Amino acid sequence: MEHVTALEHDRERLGRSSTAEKVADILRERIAEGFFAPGERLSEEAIGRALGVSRNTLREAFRLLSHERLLEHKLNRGVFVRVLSAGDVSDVYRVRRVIEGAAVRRATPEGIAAMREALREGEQAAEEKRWRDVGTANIRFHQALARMNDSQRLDDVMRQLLAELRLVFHVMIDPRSFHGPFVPRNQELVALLAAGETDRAARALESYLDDAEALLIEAYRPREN
Amino acid sequence: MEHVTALEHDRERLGRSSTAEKVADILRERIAEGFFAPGERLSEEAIGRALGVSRNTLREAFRLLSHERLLEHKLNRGVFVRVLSAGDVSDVYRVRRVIEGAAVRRATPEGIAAMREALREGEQAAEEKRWRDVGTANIRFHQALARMNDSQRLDDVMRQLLAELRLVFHVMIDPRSFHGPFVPRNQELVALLAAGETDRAARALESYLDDAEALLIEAYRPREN
DNA sequence: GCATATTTGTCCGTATGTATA
DNA sequence: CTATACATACGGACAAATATG
Repeated sequence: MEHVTALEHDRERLGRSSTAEKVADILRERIAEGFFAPGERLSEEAIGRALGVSRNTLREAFRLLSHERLLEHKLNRGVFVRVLSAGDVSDVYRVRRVIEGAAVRRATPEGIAAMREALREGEQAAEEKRWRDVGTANIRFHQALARMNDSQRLDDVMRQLLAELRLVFHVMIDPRSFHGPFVPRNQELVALLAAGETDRAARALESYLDDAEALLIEAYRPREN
Repeated sequence: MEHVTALEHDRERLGRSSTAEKVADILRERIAEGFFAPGERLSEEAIGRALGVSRNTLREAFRLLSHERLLEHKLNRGVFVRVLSAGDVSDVYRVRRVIEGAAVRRATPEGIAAMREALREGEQAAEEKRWRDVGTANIRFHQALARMNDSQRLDDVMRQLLAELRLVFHVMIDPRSFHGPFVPRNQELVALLAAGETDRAARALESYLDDAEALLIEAYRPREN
């Protein structure tokens, strides 16, 4: 547990409201960016000391993140960064088909505008070859799509889903070939929605999700035993 | 905090795996059955003593249930049994339309059989005028419907959603007039699904959800200020 | 508005049980 | 199989926030 000392830069961020939630925020970010790799065990002792919080508080944070499926709690063995199986990936995409598919049929001008905004970010990032940012913009794009369901709870589910997916993105060796091709597909989707071509938009979305899932599953195959 | 002593009967149930999860299970059940009423504050001191667990452990259980939206955590004020607003109820039904609506289009013989099973329970309970059990069977019925999406995550969302709804059922003064009428509607829905009449089944579901939502919102109106 | 009592938030030390080298 | 490391759970402590009179 040597590299945990890098966490100490985050200590200053603890100070506002509930400590456990702050800790959860920090850890969530660190997991998203891959600082903590999937499968890695998070030691109560080491992280608690690095962040300067007690084990009780840290355990509360762990509980929160376990419930978000970012950590996995194994009884008497500790918490580990979640490792998604190929089955998990399929499940995530099944949910996305349901939620995003429903959103397509409830398109609104404001929603489409928000999607355009995220799309623009993605185009910009792609042009500058910031492929990780392309991935982030893509996530925002689909979050904006899902938001047209106009439901707080569906937004929460979607946010959690995409956070799980970020866990998987780290297995993609080449972020360009994974994230890059989705920019034009997002453009197409927005154009169809703006034109009121609901059915064609739904089909374009299906095809997008099928391809993205297939790519991820394919990248998984070598590692799964 | 006098009636908390009744909780002590639950002490013996603590013995298997993680204590915090056991405690959460007990409290979840107690909330579902209305023993703890919406809005009620759950005292760390009293409940911890009643169940014979430490405050730290109890707080972990509270965290779990807060994340399930059954409890609400107010900083420095404690945890309270969640009180759903009319807006929450609408949101829950918006999610149900999305998830159950998608399930209708993926009907399977096994899934329909599971729905029939829950339906039978409901019919039996209705005949014997056990209206609370009619409500429980109705929940199982729709859980079986949602399960046809064949997604663990959607099942989880659905379970949580229905647990939240149980919170609301307690405001219904007359359980018969609320739960009773849904038996024939469930029968109709199953019949349409079995006949492969997907579109008509989807419309029947929509109409069911609209009516159930309207009834709940109506029951809420007098209490909301 | 104030003083007091209560309750939560957080931490620590420790004992016990469980998994792994 | 033993030893070690670690998670689980407890109980006590105190400061800070909140509720009560």
